[in-house]
Amino acid sequence: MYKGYIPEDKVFLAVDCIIFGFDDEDLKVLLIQRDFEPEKGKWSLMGGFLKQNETLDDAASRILYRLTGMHDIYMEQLYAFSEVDRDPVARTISTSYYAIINIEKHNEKLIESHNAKWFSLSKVPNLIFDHNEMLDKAIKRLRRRTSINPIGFELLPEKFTMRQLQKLYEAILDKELDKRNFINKIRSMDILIKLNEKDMTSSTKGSYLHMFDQEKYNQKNDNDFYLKL
Amino acid sequence: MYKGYIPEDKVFLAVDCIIFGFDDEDLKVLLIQRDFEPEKGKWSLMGGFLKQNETLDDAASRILYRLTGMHDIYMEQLYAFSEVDRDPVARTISTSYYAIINIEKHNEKLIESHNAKWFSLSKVPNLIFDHNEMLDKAIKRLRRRTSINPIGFELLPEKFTMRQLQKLYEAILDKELDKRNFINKIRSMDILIKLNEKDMTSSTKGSYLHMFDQEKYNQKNDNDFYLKL
DNA sequence: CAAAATAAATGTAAAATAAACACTTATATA
DNA sequence: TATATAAGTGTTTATTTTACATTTATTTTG
Repeated sequence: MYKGYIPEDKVFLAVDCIIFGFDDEDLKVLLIQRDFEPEKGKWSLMGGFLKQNETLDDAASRILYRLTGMHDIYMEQLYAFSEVDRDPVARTISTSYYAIINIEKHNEKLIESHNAKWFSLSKVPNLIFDHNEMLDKAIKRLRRRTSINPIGFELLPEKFTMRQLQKLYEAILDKELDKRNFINKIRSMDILIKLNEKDMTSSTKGSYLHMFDQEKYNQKNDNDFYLKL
Repeated sequence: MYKGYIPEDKVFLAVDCIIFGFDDEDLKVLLIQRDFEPEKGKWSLMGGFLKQNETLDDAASRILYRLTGMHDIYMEQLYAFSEVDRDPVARTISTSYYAIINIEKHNEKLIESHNAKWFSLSKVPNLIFDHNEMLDKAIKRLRRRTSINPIGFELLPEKFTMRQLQKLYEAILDKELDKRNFINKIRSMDILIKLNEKDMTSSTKGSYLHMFDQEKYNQKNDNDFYLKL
């Protein structure tokens, strides 16, 4: 893609995806290493261009699918970035979306073939263009969203322990939470199913596994229920 | 603008502005009556197309200025609307912005020349395209924003009474507030200057006028201070 | 096989915040 | 001078949030 080939008055429409996952007590983001110019070799968010007959939502889902092989993922439009020189090659407006996915479920091969890698939030390198800004905005939004709607469950395996859930919230909100207060609050939401099954990997005693009760959640969500953490 | 003249693969980039004002105990929105096709005669938000060398923020400010004659107004990007058929004439993606302005300060002539009119939120007509959806989203965002940062002051005259301020918040949040609790809360924020001057139009006793203390507000805002109403 | 080590599970009291509530005051007008 | 109108002001109660420590189940180790 060279400057000479681009009509002067063309504005390109891109979509960039901030893909969050949770693993190993850490909130992570999926980045790709560019194998094309400009900025070849540098890390960036996964992105692409809008097609003629798709919405921005469609484009975001398509891009996410291309990288992870995953469908039906929670995504949310974040912000349209439009600084005139944000992309040095051509005028490009990028609408960013963030997604939260279960890190265990994605397609490893696809990720490898895109030179993609998960980065802990504290270890994110300098990204191309305004992608660091996009990421910052996404983190802020995710935090706010998580303390209102409990979307965080998307980031966990189907069955999880209370400790895992707490670690997830601590990672998202970037602060330590009191174990008892956390459990009481979660219990009061009444959207978890406690299973008669224990995870024995974390301790000798073992800890009960829980599932997210999608049905109860939907019921409550209709009535604007929300959580404050 | 006729379909025949538009290249098939062209995507237009528009910006639409939801302009809020406050008057007469009512939260209002400024709408224009279209004097061109399609949907001539119907009401819509004020909008325009992005220019080659401006950001979306620039475009939103320019559009607001064209209609109201006002500069340096609080504006916030809302959402990019991208349904493929949202505009029947041509594929157009519109990024919406909302603005809040002091209804006394705008330029009446400009507004008249655009066939524009202020509508109370409860009396907004059917708008073209997806503009009602844009407005709904803007109201929700304004409510959330107002209960976090006290941006509402932009909607009042420079000097205002506590009653006016309360009415404004009641209009934005669409619920009645207790007079004493409201005043205590506002006082505790410590961002108002009480003047030695009374407004005598509202009662025989008269009520003290207040001003917003921009300096104190800025100081507090730096430290993530916020308000919950 | 007893002791130690590890993480899980659980409830209550104190503090902070939010909500409910009613009377007095100043002034213009009747 | 009596009345009507909106302004101004604090306290009590209810709710929510925060702080905090001990017991339990099981495996590992000595």
